[in-house]
Amino acid sequence: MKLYNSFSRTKEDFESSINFSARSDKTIKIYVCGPTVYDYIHIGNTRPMCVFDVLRRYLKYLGYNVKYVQNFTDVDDKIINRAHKENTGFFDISEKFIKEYKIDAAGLNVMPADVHPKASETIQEMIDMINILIKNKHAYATESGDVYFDTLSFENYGKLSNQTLSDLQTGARIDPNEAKKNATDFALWKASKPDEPFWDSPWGLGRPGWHIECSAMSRKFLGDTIDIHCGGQDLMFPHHENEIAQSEGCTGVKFSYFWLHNGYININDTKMSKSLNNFFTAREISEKYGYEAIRYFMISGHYKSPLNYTERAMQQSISSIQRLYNFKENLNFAINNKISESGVNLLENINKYKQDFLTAMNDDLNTSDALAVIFSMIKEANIKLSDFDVKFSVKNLEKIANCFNEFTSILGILYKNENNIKNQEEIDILLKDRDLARINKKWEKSDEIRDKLYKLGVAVKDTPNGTNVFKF
RNA sequence: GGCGUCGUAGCCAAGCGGUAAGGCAGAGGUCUGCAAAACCUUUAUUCACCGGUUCGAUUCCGGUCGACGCCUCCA
Repeated sequence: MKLYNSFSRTKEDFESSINFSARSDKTIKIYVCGPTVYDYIHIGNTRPMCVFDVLRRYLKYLGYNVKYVQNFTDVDDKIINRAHKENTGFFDISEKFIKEYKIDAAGLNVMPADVHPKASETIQEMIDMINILIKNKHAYATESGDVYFDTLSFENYGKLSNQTLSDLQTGARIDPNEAKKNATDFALWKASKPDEPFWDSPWGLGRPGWHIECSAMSRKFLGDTIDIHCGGQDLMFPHHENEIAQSEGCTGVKFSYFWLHNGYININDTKMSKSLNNFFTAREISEKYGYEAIRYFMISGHYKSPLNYTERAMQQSISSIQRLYNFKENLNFAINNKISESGVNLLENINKYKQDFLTAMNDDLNTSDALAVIFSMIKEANIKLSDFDVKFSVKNLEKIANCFNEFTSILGILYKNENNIKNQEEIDILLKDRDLARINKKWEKSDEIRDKLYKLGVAVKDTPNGTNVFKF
């Protein structure tokens, strides 16, 4: 498998770059920068959730043991501001939105991380790291009780974002209130202000800076060196740059072999922002189009490319998913209705599709191509499947179904649970009545029953081999 | 100003040196009691534009135009 590494700005062979064959610890360690939990997650937040979930699923499919950590940033200005605004506690806000996050994540079929650390529960580890950084002369404390990272002390500073310190300094802004040595220095620890959460530290009461949170949480649960660090492209600078400086300045070893950055979700080709009034939460979009349409939309293009959110794009996703579901239903119908072990094979070359799918995924998770492979398989199968006179080998049909399910579960699509239909008896009676009406050519009545069934969440398709009934 | 991404059919989107995948939408048709699903036909002599390299470029190089992102604790 090859992955594009933002650090080297090239596609690299995964196993070679992490030195997989030579190391004793075979667990793949992944850290994903998680949301700041001050509000419902927005549509942009769902991108990294979905695409790195695909990465995780695919690595597991390939047989790797994966440890996946995604944090919750629950110590942050935005949370504090919201708490003040609503006149409630900081942790009431963060706990509420962690719960809401989990609802959205489940809706999007994003597997829970192996560990979901919270910044507020990793304070001691942050203090430990800051202490080491000060000892290593990479950080300094000011009289006011703040601690800053000394960017000039870290020679590789700027390497990830491909910028030199002098470039950065011209663009950097200095807050006159800050006692920084250099414009590019950033806070590791901030002295507490009134009405803010605080913790005790060697530098007095205060709270951690944003960047150190991720360094500490990553280190605590994954160790000094991890394999893949993921996040949105906007985090590359300064957040990820600072993480590298902190972590490597502290441990002296490589922080992460790979850096993966997902592209943005734009609204009308423009970044979404509250001021432009083009801000959408995942929740409200899911209510309109369903979570699965969001999930599909997220993987319809390459994870690094920007995606433009439009109503039309969502409708297209819904239609595409429907085609996949239809195939699944039709395949199941064939399996259940063409019981003949000795029939002909529906597809001879299942392995070819499998191979093409893997090739696509191995190429830096080309989910777009992977979907195209699935649709090609569907096309070939549908052509033969529409001939109701042919008896197909059930074994072959099942093999195709397994392969199809394998593909869709790697991509994390087609997970919609069948409706738990409570009134099964009523439905059975309606189906029988409809059959009877059709035998007697009472079309009006049979159509009426079909509508009724549809409203109950049951679709019927008449075929020469009987009626294909499925719940939606 | 520095760093970076992108411009492929009505829409979405792969391909990135050998002559344009896939999905959605549209039109016509087949099948069906009607539907639904599915299938068939149809939709880019062309990949923003201009040069260059090459036997050959959407794909590489240079330039132009256009859109966008980061450098403001925003995924």
